[in-house]
Amino acid sequence: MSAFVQGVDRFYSLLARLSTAPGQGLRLRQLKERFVLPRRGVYFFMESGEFRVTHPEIRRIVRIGTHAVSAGSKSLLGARLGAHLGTRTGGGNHRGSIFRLHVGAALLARDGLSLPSWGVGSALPPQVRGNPVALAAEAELERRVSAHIGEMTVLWVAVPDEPGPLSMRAYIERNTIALLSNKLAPLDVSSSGWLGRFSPRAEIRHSALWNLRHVQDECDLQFLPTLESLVTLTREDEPRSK
DNA sequence: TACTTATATCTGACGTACGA
DNA sequence: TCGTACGTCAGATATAAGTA
Repeated sequence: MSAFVQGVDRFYSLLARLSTAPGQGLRLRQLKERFVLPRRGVYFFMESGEFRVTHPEIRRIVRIGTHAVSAGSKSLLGARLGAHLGTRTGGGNHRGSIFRLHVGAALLARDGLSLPSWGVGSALPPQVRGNPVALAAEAELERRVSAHIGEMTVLWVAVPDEPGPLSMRAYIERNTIALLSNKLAPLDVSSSGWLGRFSPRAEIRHSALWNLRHVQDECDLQFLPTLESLVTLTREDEPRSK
C-alpha cells in the first residue's frame, strides 16, 4: 500500500475518532442550533450519498474550510459556518460564502436553469436590486442552497492558534485538500449523482471536493500527526450546548 | 522579469433583533 | 438599556495566470 493511500486511510481514521465526540457529525443546521463552537478551527463537510470507494461504509469528505488566516483577523468558526449555512429564514448570501456560490452554480447547471447575476460582483448588482423578478430568483436559489448545505454533516477540529496565513488552520486545510484531491485524481471519487459533478468548475468535478484552492497542491503527509494531536485536544475540550 | 488582471476566499463594519 | 449574536455587503488579501 502506498504512503498516499495509507495517508488517506489515516486521515479518515482520525475523523472516525473525532466523530464520536459531542457536537460532531451533526447536520450543519443542528450544529448551529445546539452547540457553541470553539472560536477558531478547521471544518470538514460530508454530503448525503457520498461514501469512500475503498470503504463504502465510510462517508467521504466533500469540503474542507477554515477562517482567520489573515493576521489580526477576529473572525470566528461559528460565524464562518453560519455564512455557509445562510440565514434562519432560509436565505443566505452567496457573495459572502464561496461555498454557497459553488453549490448554487451546480444546482443551476444540474437543473438546466440560468441566473446570470449569480456570482456576479461582491454585492447585489443594481440591475438585480431594482428588478423584483431577478431578486426573487436569487432568493429562491439562496433558499435551495441553504437547504442543501444545511443537510450536510460537519466535523470540526479546534485550532486555537493566532490568526495569520501561517496558522495551523491554514496548514491543516491546505494539506487535507491536497491529500483528498491528490492533484485531481482522488482516491475516493464522487458518486454519479453528486451535485458537484454538475459544477461549471472542472476543479470541483475532478477533485470530488467543493474546493478550488490547493486541489493541485503537493500534500505534506507530516500534517497528519499534527492533525492527530488536534483531534485529541478537540475531544478533550467538549463544546458547550446552547 | 515585472507588471497587470483575474480569481478564490475571507474580513470587517454597520445595522438590526433579541433576550436579560 | 445594554450586550451579544446575527445578517448583509463592500472590500481586502493572497495567489495564479496572462501579457508586454
